[in-house]
Amino acid sequence: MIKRLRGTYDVLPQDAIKWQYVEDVFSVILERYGYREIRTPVIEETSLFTRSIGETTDIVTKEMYTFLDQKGRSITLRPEGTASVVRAFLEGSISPDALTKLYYWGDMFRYDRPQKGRYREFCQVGVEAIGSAIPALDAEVISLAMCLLETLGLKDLKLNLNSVGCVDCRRVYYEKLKDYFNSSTVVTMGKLCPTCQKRLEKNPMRIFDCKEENCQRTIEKAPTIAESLCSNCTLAFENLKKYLSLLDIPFVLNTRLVRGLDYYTRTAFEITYEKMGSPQQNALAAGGRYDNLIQELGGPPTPAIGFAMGMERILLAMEIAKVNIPTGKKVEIYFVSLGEVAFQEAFKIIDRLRRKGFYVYATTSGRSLKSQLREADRLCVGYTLILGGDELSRRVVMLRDMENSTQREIPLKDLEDELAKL
RNA sequence: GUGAGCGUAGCUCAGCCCGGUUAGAGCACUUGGCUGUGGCCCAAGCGGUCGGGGGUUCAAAUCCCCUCGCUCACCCCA
Repeated sequence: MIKRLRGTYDVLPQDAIKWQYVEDVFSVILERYGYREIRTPVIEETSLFTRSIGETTDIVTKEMYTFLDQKGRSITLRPEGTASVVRAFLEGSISPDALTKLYYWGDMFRYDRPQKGRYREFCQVGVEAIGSAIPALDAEVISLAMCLLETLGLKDLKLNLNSVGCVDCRRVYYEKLKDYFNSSTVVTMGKLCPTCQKRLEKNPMRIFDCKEENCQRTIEKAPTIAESLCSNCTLAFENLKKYLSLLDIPFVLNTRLVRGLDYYTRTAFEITYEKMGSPQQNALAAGGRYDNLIQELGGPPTPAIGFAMGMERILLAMEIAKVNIPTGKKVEIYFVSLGEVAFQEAFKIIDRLRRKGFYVYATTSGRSLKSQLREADRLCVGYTLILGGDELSRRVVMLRDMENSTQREIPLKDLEDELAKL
């Protein structure tokens, strides 16, 4: 038997209800904050991702689904959403001067070893606010992210906040970090792990992500980015904090927070849910500013900020938090028919009822009354219609209320009117 | 890429350590008890290449080797 590919999953009907619920809640709120949906292709030219995410990042070096098409072009299944949205923004010439607020929703692909809360094909919903650098926008975007999760019923969310500065701050900071990690105080504490020695050359901030005990110890005393921020970045960060306070959104400053993508500048944030099983997979949403990306992709200098949330993790968090998913109540009917003649008549009636807007279940094979009622019971329908030879000859149908086990006859000609009253 | 755990009925698992009749249970499903009335109860039935291959043995779900798959964790990320 053919089985699903590793790291993929099927959303079965009982779970699809949960997905639909989140989709409904989210789309309303996103529109309320002024965002409009954008849909982009799942496949893109490979260079879009290598240029935006960064040549040396884990995503680009080992996690992308890349293949050559029939004409030998390098194609990649999107590993994240921002690059495609920016590409579409530039290609679609969306009003370049005004602030553009977009949201997207879709599957992303990363070739990773799957584990709890992490898949090779996974679903992200994200937003991008393009065209403004004012810190109030950062605060609004963060508020939106919090609002989305809180509206689902998730509590005790933790907002981790940092500023990773602009290119100027980072140049200064990288030098400081290199000096520190090469200094005698660090060397006496023991060597960095091999991965971190490479990181020291390419992107020293990434050392903060290391879980090696020895590296962790050296990190404690390392200089923070805050001390290296330029005056503009410092001011922007202070303003962001001020606006978050205005909105009563608590946050935790985390100077070690580094995002795994190269394009981030200034604001970086992550919303974690501590009750999540695995401590390393507890980020429900993450994002930040990317003020240089649009220019790097060939557009005009345009500041922007966005975030992405992982749907699988949100659903997982909802399970853990035991969130109640409201179910829309609708009148459902199971149509029981007995014998071939009655089945043919029922077959016509059922089709007519469905076209009129009723929710009607029915058996497809001639089974016993008992087994059909049992199925109706399993489906939890409120009512059952029973049509046998006796009813058919008298042009009536039995309407059974499954809740209190009462039933009455209804002339076939009045059926639709009677059902409408239920 | 690295490490650990697990693969037995549709599902959850027992049996394996200590090899030995036809490989079990619960749930689910079908039928009947109740000839045209669901849920509860009772009974019967259906359902298995014991993940796959090889080896040891008179004999393998059970012991050994290889392999595939899944899960969890590391790296990293949503």
